[in-house]
Parts: sequence; C-alpha cells; structure tokens
Amino acid sequence: MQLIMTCINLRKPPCSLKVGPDKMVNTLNNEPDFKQVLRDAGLRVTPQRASVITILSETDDHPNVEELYEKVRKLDDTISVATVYRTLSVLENVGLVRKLVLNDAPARYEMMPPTNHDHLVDLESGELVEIPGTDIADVMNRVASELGYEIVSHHTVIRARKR
Amino acid sequence: MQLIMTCINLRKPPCSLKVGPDKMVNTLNNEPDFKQVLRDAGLRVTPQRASVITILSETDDHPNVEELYEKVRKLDDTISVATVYRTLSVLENVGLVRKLVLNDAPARYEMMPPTNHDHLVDLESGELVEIPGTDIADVMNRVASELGYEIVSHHTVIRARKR
DNA sequence: CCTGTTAATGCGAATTATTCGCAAATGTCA
DNA sequence: TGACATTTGCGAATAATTCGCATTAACAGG
Ligand SMILES: [Mn+2]
Ligand SMILES: [Mn+2]
Ligand SMILES: [Zn+2]
Ligand SMILES: [Zn+2]
Repeated sequence: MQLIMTCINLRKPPCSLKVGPDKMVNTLNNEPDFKQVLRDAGLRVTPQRASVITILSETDDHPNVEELYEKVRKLDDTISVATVYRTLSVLENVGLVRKLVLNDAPARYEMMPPTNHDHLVDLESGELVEIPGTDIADVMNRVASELGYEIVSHHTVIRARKR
Repeated sequence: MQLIMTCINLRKPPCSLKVGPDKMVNTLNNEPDFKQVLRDAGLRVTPQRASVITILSETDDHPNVEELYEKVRKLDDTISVATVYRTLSVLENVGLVRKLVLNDAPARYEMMPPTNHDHLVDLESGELVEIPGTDIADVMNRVASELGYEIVSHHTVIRARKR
C-alpha cells in the first residue's frame, strides 16, 4: 500500500511544514544550524549530509529512502544509497530527523518537526495524515468528531532513557 | 538490540497479562472465543491457528516470529514459519492479535490486550515496558514523575478509516 | 596552505525479515 | 461421506537495510 502524505485540516491555517513565513525562515536557518549540531556531536559536515538535509527540509511529505535518494541525486549525482541510509541514521541520532516506522512499508523520514505532531494512516487510501498536538485522548476525540474517521487502532511507542 | 518485556509498576497490582484470577479466566475463555471470531470472518479454524493463539495467550511478553515459532513447534512440530507469519497476519486482521512494529527489529506480537496499553522502549537496556492507559500527556507525566524516565521521543500511529 | 589522521563514502555483496508460488492436505458444509 | 475452496508446507524469491573494504575527503594542527 502506498502512503501519501496530506495535511490535516482540523483548523486553518493548515499545519503544512512549508506554509507560513516563520517556517520559511526556519528552513533557511536550517543550514548553519545542522552544521553546528553535527560538529557538536563530533561528526563531520559532508556535502552528502548537507544534500540530504536540504532535500528533506524542502519537502513537505514523508519520503522513504528510495524517494529521497532520487531527489538527492539531483543535487549530488554521485551519492550512493548506502550513504543516504547512513546519513539518515546519523541525523536521527543527533535529533535532526525523525524516522517513521509504519507497518509493512519501508521507513519514512521527516525533519524533526518544530511543531509536535503524530500521524494517522488512512486504511483505505493509505494517506498519511499529520495530526497536530500531543494528547492522544484529545486527538481521538478530534479525529472522531471533526474529521470523519473511525479509529481502528492506535499504538504509541515512547523511546526513553532512565533519568 | 534485544527487547525484553517487563511490567511497569506504576501501581499495584501489576498489569501483567498473566497476573490476576480474572485474566486466567480470560485466557481460558480465549479458546471458544477465537473460533467464533474466525468463523464470523468466514475463515477456518485450523490446528495451526489454534496453536499460535494458545502460545501467544500463554505468554506475557511480546515474542517475535522466531520466538513464537520455537514455542509453537512444541505444540505442533510440523508447522512452518510461513504459516506462523500467515496466521499472525490473519489474527491481526480479525482483531485478535496486535503487531508491534518497532525500530530496526523484527515485529513483535501480543494478544489484543483486554486492557489498553502502550509501550515504552528503554533505550539503554532495550526493555519493552508496558504502559497502562491511553492518554499520552498523562503517560508522559507519569513516566517522568513516577518512573525515572526521560522521554527522548514518542510517536503515535493511529490506524483509522473514514466513517 | 600542506599534511596526517580518521571519519565518511561508494560500491557491491551479504543479510534477513517477510512474502510468494504451487502442489498437497484439510476444514467445512451439504 | 464427498466436493471444493481454503490453508498449509516447502523452498525459492523479494526487498529493505546493513556490511566490508578500498578509496576519498574533512578538518585540526603545524
Ligand atoms: Mn516509494
Ligand atoms: Mn529473538
Ligand atoms: Zn509528519
Ligand atoms: Zn503489550
């Protein structure tokens, strides 16, 4: 099943990562920012890593590695798939990128979102819908009442470390 | 990283699926129950499906297919891995089983829990901890205050269909 | 600038969880 | 007890991701 990302329309303006002037600024600020994050982690700033971040920052959907690789190749036609995998893993580790592991599909990726959101998979269309907010009960209520969705199941995985 | 399932101790009695006399009853009631669920879905009741349900009902952790297969083989030494996969898929479709897709590890399975719970992955030990309740904000607060966990990230996937 | 050290890359092969194809077996129902 | 569609077992196939290693390049220090 193919996943298509759309923006939920619980309220206007939409939550699209590309919409809004502040986000444009954020995207531009991204470049010096990620360099510092990498260096602070003792990692090198390579053109491959820059390319992956550029492409992932420019897109408002949730590409998988194959899709990302095709787009990144337009910036750097010598980059390899293995490097895209390694780069995404690195960027995930330093907290710049979020990896979405969904059922029976290759992992998808997004820049670590400035505004928290979770995801809803439309079982019929395969759409991947972004849901603003953090409160599951609230989300369930909104989805049920404001959108016409019937929730089949939900599953939250929290990654944590002992404090 | 190996995942070990433990039971959270936010309050007593613990939420272990095997603890408590009512759960024992639930497990025993499971057998006639699942047959009806399968038949209602137009599916056949096979010894392979019964074996998988028996083993998965008896365990209080979250086995992956490999682990499940080894245990099921003690009930039915001719069952094949492919059948375990197919059976789990069928049982998930009819709502008897929940599949847990975690990062970089084979999927894990549990009987659809009578009491709702989500999961927490301890990033250091790899432990898979069960978290009662449905409210994410509440869970985050509890985890932070009552257990000594620092939340690194959380991700909720809701599966839904248009109503 | 150079230069040395070391991390990162590219390539292709390897890994491995999961699925598939098909012949044989079996559950269900009349 | 058949008929017959479904399910199984087996092995091969698939495909996402990782690995090994030779080569390249980032970058700290001189
Ligand atoms: Mn794709
Ligand atoms: Mn295992
Ligand atoms: Zn998103
Ligand atoms: Zn559980």
